[in-house]
Amino acid sequence: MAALFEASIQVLQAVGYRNFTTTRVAERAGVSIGTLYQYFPNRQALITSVIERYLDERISTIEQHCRELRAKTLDEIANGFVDAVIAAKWARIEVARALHEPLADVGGAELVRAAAARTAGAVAEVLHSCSDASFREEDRLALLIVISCSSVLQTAITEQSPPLDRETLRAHLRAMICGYLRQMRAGNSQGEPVR
Amino acid sequence: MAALFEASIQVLQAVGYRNFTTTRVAERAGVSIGTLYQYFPNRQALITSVIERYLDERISTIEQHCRELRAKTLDEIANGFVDAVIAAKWARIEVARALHEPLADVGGAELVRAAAARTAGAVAEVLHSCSDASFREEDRLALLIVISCSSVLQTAITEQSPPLDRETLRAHLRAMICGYLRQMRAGNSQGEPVR
DNA sequence: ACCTGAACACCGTTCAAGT
DNA sequence: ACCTGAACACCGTTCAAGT
Repeated sequence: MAALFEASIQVLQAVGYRNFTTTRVAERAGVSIGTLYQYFPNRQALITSVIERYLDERISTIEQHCRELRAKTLDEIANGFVDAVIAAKWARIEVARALHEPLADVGGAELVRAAAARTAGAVAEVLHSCSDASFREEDRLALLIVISCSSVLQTAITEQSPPLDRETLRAHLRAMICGYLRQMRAGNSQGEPVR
Repeated sequence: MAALFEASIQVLQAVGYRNFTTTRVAERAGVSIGTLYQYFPNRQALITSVIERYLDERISTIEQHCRELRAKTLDEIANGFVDAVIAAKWARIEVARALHEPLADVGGAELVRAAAARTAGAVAEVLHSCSDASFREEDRLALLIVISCSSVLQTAITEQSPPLDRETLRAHLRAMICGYLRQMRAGNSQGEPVR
């Protein structure tokens, strides 16, 4: 029921995860507590569904942006991917912040793994199409890039650090991913992943 | 009381944060529930203290390793710092995994910020002493490096992804930090943080 | 079929009573 | 001074009874 999803996010933003109770969600959604339990087997399933919906939306927009990076240069791909991740995160930044706490509680590791794997698929494809460089172990490389960008942003966002504003993060992530890809491109003798 | 710290970690590892109850901790520590509340004002303060102790220990060993990197080259510093973070994390990896869930719940953002800031201080000093490169905005650069390494490792560890074992992470983080520093060193026209 | 809400089990926290 | 544990308020979840 869409009303329960809406109510969940509202309750989460209003009182935080520590006070996120099924009673409050049901009340906010205008249904009885019994009705909530007809749609979700327990509190955890409810919050998991909310997170899944949010992640799916976010990844979809990143995938779209990735398609536009096909056959571009190393620098364009690195910068373009960083921009895509930042845009997707900031599009609903308040929700991203609110969902951080429950994510670790709920079976978050599994959700994050699935989200990272899916995004990495899109990135691996783009890396393969790169016009001015080629890479070994594109899948693993893509996964590390995805995890790096998303976990750094998540940490920076929840820390609320004023010195790390959006444009600072963009500039540094661009340099980081760009520098990383240059180190890892085939033919570079520096920083081989295995010796 | 040391027994309560010990008991907390044991309970956390045995039943997870979802079932981490003050009753269980008191029972495991061999004291009554009332006694627990003489030492800690509430459940949150207890778990926060446990996390603070762990973080302090971990950061101290990283700071030690950093001291040995003074006046070394860019590559040595990048590799040495990555190795130090990985060693510190793996020294008590089961505890690191167990503390991930409560960290997000408790005032984790603040703890993480403080830990990152302290570690970044040590890194900034080492960057300043680098023998073959100099950097602008060392403090900010150091903070980004610290956040990147620790958040990537935390994510990789809690995801339990088999493809991302310790040595893979080491090789990739080395390439990432090394590539990042090269992009950001003074005199490099590529990837300027501000245009 | 779908909804309701009293009832149950359990947890965080307190505080009057013990030593 | 320090410890105890029954008692209270509150939350997740169930299910017999309603519509």
